Amino acid sequence: MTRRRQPTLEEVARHAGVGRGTASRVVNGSAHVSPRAREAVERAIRELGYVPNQAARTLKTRRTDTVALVIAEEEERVFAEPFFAGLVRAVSRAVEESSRRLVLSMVPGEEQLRRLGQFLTPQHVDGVVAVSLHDGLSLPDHADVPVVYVGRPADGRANYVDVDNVGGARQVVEHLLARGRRTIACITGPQDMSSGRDRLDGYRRALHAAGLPFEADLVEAGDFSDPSGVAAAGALVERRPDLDAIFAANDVMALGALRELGRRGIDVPGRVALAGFDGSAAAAASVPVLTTVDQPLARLGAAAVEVLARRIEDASSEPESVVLTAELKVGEST
Amino acid sequence: MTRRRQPTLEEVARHAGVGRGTASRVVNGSAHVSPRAREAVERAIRELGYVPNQAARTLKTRRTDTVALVIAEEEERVFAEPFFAGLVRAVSRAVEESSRRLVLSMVPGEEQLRRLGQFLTPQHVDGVVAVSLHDGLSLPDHADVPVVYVGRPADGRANYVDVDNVGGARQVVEHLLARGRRTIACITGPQDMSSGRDRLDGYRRALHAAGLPFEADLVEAGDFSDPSGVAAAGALVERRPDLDAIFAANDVMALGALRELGRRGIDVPGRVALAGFDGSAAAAASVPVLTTVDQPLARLGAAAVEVLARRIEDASSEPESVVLTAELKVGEST
DNA sequence: TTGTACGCGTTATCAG
DNA sequence: CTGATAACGCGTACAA
Repeated sequence: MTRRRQPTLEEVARHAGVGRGTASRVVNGSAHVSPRAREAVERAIRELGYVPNQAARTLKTRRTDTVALVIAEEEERVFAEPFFAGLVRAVSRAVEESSRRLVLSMVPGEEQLRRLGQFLTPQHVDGVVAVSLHDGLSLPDHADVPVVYVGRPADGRANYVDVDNVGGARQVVEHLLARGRRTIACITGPQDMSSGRDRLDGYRRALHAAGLPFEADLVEAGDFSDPSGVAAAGALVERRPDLDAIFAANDVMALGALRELGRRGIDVPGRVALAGFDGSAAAAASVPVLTTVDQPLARLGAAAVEVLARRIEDASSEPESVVLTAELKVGEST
Repeated sequence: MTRRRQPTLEEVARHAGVGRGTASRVVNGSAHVSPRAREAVERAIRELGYVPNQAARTLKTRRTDTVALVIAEEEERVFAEPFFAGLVRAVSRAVEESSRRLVLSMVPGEEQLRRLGQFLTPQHVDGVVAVSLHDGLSLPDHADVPVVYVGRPADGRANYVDVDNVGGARQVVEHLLARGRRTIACITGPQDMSSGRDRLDGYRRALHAAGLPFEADLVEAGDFSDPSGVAAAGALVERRPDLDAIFAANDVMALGALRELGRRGIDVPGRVALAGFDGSAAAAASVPVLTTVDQPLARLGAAAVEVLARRIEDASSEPESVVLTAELKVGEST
């Protein structure tokens, strides 16, 4: 641990025989600098091992080159659902590519979210990507930094990226219908999240388009968690032993349902076909009996960061949104 | 989004009718300030909504009030193992309590670790907590910031916190022995991590103390992952159908083994008793057939941050280590 | 006990 | 194209 102080831009400039201004221009890639000077500075940088002081830079420019990824769920859950792992990875990569730093924070409740608000200021971050905000929760509005939501927020007036939940759910259910299934149950997501509502909506529309009635007792509420999938599947098969398919609003619940069906000795997909939504858990567990939507998390994360970057530049408050189309991904023999 | 500039300390001072120096002293809790002035400043702070500028503060004090938690595993794995979730939560809480910020980074390989090294400087962080470093990997030594490892690193000359892996494993195995098990297999952890080696060592010692031979074909290598637990369990029961217990070096593998045993119709714990180590996965999945060590992640995380805080203050390079004793946690009817 | 002045390392402005 | 120079907001000796 040699306590050697890091070299300053001043020292680099002296070492290269130029003024500090020129050195700065080189570091920041300004065009107006002679090749000769540029090279001298670059060599000095290499030789001295110079690295810009972030604090000084932030103080001057009022930019932090940092974006926050806020996940409004408790840690336990974040770690339990593959969706979040994929999203973290995607956003992380995208942020890195825009040569910014990422800070990740998971906030279980309103209280913690408010405390985090202290940190979501221009002083600490240039922008934030927020995910999984239930209707009630929302980021402090006077936060003063651009926010991009992953998943359409309740009031559509905000920057957000999302997949086409309605269309995706509809496709999945239509696929089940095309396979001859007629009594299709639905395990919904939380109804205080647009993704939960929209997927239920897609289910409903598929039935309607096929001229089938919407039967309330074929619908069971879930909350995207594994246990809720287990419970819902159990309730459904007991209430409606005649069902021949289940559409779960996400893969985690679908996997829970799969286990529960197995426990009850119900043949999947022989007797009951199973469908999830996001494709994440199914892929991880390599379960070939699931029909899902291929949710391109990488693209979703990239889109979020892209929109955010634009907002950071522009600061025009015209909300912008990107909705990715959902592509069906058919499991084996469903 | 009212683009209102944040108030400066100067403004606070003026608003309170005092000098900037006094205002600063109040903010930093200096003792030498009159109650009268203190209150005036405090009110000004409240009224103006002042919050200290971190960049300026860092520039001046050369302290960032930030610590990094570096997990040397790929994201997918971090999210898959409950151990990490618990650790993140614990460290996160502890760091918060020391009123610092936490940045979390997961690095899959050597390359990324080296790139991260650019960030692990006094300029960005005051210290780092590192976890799951395989023997080969290590943080850049010229990093110049104090590091505390979670889990004893290969060369013991470093700050670290750990649980008593040898003793814990030994206790678990001895418990199996006390229950009358005699042919106890072991699924090891990675042998390039001290936790993996030590737990195998504990297994060996328990056998030795009981006068039982160490049989090589009762040992199967794992890497702490679920699939490796599945594979190892399968290999073991095929090679040694006579085994009556399996000790897995962590819970994730134990759960994998449990599933595999179930798949093969082997009665657990009737015919084969099962034991894990860290208690995390067992608790999460509420599997009562596992005997494990109760690894107090909260305490481990707290200890890590505590040691780190001390190192940040002191900077004396006398390495410090904390080893928590392992407490047996007996599963139901094993 | 309090206020003043300086410097932390950068970037941006402005003459040259 | 280049080199001084003024902020950026704060902590802290130092003087009062």
